[in-house]
Amino acid sequence: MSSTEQSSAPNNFIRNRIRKEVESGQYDQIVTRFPPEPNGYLHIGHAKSIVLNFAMAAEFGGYTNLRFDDTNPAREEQRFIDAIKEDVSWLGYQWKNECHASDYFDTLYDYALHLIDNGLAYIDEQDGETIREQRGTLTEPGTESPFRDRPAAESRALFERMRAGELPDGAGVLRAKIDMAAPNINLRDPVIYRIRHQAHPRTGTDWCIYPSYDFAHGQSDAIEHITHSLCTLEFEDHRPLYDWLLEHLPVPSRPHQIEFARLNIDFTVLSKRRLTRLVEEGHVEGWDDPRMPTLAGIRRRGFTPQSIRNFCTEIGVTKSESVIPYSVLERNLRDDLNARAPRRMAVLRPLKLVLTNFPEGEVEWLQAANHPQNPDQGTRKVPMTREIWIEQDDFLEQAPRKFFRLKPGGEVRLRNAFIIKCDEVIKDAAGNVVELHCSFDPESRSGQPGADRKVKGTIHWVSAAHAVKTEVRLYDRLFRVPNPAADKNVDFVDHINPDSLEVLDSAMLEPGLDQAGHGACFQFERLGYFVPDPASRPDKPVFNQAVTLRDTWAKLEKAFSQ
RNA sequence: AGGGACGUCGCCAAGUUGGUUAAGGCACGGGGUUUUGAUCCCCGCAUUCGCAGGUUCGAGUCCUGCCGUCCCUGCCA
Repeated sequence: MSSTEQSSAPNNFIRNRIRKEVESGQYDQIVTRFPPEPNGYLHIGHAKSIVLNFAMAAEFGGYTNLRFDDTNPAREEQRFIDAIKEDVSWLGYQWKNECHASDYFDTLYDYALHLIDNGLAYIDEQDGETIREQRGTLTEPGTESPFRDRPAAESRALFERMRAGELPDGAGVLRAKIDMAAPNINLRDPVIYRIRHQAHPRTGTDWCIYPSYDFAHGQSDAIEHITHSLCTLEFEDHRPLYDWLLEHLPVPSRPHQIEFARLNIDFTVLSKRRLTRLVEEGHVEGWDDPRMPTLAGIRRRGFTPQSIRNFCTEIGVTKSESVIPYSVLERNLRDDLNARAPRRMAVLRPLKLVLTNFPEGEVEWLQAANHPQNPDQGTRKVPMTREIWIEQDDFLEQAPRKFFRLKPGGEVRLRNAFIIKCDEVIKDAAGNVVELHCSFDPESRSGQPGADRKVKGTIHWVSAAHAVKTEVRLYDRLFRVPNPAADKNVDFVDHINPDSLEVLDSAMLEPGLDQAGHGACFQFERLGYFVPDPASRPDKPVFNQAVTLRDTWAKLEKAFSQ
């Protein structure tokens, strides 16, 4: 990533700690890992973790592994593995090794035997419910399993039979023998291996017993020589177990887990469980629906990797739970795109406007800057004709005093063209404004001596004869409330915003935009940033609105009306 | 209630081992530039660090006690 990206990053407790450790010579290099479980798509919360992990390793001369935490074949799928790799790459990061917890199943099995042989683990043949009951509660200690003190040889034999497939699911589990009275419930003889007669996406039917997260994660870190295992706060209580296992196993290195607060953004949900529901119940079109906070979704929406990296850097890394306004994400996109997106003109909700003193049938090609602040982007020619489309919002018959756009008898500049005056308002039988008749001032043409004549407003337009009629999709927040999951008694899907998607089927685009390739991004002047949808084709263009421009007028309007 | 953690401006967030007037960003308010009411540029914006005591010449930084919030009783991760 760019150097400015790192130098502008605020300090955080993890970087401070690592810097100190590196300066004291404790580490030669820093090795981190990003460890997703392939049971869903990555979302913006994962981006925070990705950026952190890759940034720390890069900053201190190390590398980052991509490791799939695939210890539960009941939930994991290859398609998710593929999607995750695509998303991390898209974000702009290159992992050193692609790893899988399943790569270590043999070693993990040996580690389990090691624990058994040393009297530190045992096979419990009780059912799940009994084990749960014996775990105790938050305030009461648990009770020990009757199998807790069985001979190591007996546990070993049973474990080998489990591995050989001789026992059915649920017949027994391997438990670490720690302390049933520990105030930290994770230490009350946690289950570290369970029987699952289930094919695994990578190891197929080689195994019918699978290690738990706790047994796989730390050991995988150690095997990969990860120096710092960065994870979210809910794993804080697992650290004593993480450490216990590493201390009692013959692992090749000693990684350390550090926890930080996960990302929360208002008006959305960032848990895989909930995102999965949105997809499976059809509340959205799929994991890549532009309203989804998934990386695939916001990518399709038009977000850039740079804007997401900037966002993740800007919000910082701490241990305090915080909620970032969705608008912060949007602003980062605007900041990024403002600097480089070529400008175009497009009319979303067209209103016909006739220039009565413009010669019929004539086409005048006007020069327009592709980026007013960046002349390097050059210019293009846009056609002007007698009939053009303007935005319905840019005309108001009963205009308030501060309305700088077009009104009866009023003047306004047409962007990249000339000043026009509204002479006549044409209405249909129902009284709706259907057409405007205006006259233009030839002296005020761009480039002419009279071009510097000032009028209050400038509006965009598209020649009716040249316009590319297009579908444009506008997006709003997926939920109506800041924290959709806040109330345990209300299903979060009940908070879905019914107006989160608005499809405009007759937007009028400046010619040339129908040829825009995928991945292109434009600022439609005075409106916002738009990208072609992956399904867009030259003969049927479809644009997605990534984000609007900042709209001070809309804010004022709202303030007036209240 | 047992354990773990967090609480610095509306939202984020810096704050070296306690040492002058508490960074920065966003938001917000005011002004300027502008053929995007966009961008850009200036200016303003916490006598105060959850609360209450205490230690100290001196505390956001140390101690004590409260208050508030989050996480933990899956053979999920």
